[in-house]
Amino acid sequence: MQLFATQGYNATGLDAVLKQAAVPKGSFYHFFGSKEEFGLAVIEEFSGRFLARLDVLLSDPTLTPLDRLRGFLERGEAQLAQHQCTVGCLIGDLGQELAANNERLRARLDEIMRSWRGRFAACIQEAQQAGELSAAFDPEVMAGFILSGWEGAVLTAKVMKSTQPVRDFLATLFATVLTKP
Amino acid sequence: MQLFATQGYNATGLDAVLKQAAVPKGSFYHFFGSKEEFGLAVIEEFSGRFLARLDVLLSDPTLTPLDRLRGFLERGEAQLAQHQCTVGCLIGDLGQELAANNERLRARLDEIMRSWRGRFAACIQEAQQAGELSAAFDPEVMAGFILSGWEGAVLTAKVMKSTQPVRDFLATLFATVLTKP
DNA sequence: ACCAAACTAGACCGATCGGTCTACTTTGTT
DNA sequence: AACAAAGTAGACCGATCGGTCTAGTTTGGT
Repeated sequence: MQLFATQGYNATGLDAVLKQAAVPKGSFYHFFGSKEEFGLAVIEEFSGRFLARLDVLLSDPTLTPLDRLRGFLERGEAQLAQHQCTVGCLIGDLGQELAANNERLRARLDEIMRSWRGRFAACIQEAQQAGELSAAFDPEVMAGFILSGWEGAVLTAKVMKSTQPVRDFLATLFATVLTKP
Repeated sequence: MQLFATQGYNATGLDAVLKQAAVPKGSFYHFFGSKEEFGLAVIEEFSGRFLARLDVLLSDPTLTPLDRLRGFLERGEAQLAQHQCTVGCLIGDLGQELAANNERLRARLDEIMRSWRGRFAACIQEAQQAGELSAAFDPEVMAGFILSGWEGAVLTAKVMKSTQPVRDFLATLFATVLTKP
């Protein structure tokens, strides 16, 4: 997971994975049919953990829906800073790299991103019902907007080696889009 | 440029480039010192063309500043659709893939993204001066927000194989952030 | 104690990677 | 016409890629 997240899929050789995990090749191919299948398993593992944490944070009853969203995104910013902007979002990274080359992985990444968007949308709808947000916008569209913006901000932060893009994204988002009606 | 944009840098072997260009290896290495140097030249070529077009579109005197920005982004959406969402933004793609692996290319991509952000910022400032936009926001921050959002929307569109993320991004952007004061 | 299944271990494979090398052809200058 | 420089052509190089194969070891059931 770490190697894929930092170097990407193609740039990470199996030998590097095996060395880091201290696992011989025979064992690897006993459990995984191919690098692609292993990649899928890594994605699955990451996605599972991530979605679980997302569900916890977005359903925290001590916060308003909008503050849950803000808290989640700010945690992401902190993590990015913690890794000196070298590690962004594994799903976005692999998506960018593999969307055109590997249909199987692309399809799975697509599903995962849609599930995230769905969670965002639910939280936005709650915010609308709580009167925190104008009900004029389609929650699903708004959720897609936030997801895209987030992925792009993380990408830009990696390129610029600075959390500034993420900070600017969050500041602008909550000052303009996610503002009380 | 086409191969890098569709397959990425690492997944594109030199042999593929040489075959497509019908150029023997000897000629290639007569003009380019390495694949990295070639990659830099490709980036340079793309960046030059792109920035030229950006300058034309963002200084069109027949449109208001905001409409120039909208026109530019909508042209991008049309191009994405034209390629069935297989080709996004070369700079963003390479940035995502190489930011952690190749400092030289990363640094150049960083510069290019900053130059784009600068162009956006100038246009936004014009819009503010023309009264099209609230002057309450820092143009540079707002420009970073748009650039991040755009890159993310294109990334998501590639993964989802649909222009919907880009359409949702633009709709939300011009309905909430880039709205008249 | 025995044995089959599960698993470990890494040498090895052909393909492909980026890059080098030498021999040859074309071009521009005088 | 002569010649040096520029450019062409692709065989070839070691390294590394993902993946295979065989031989050995550990494990769990009986």
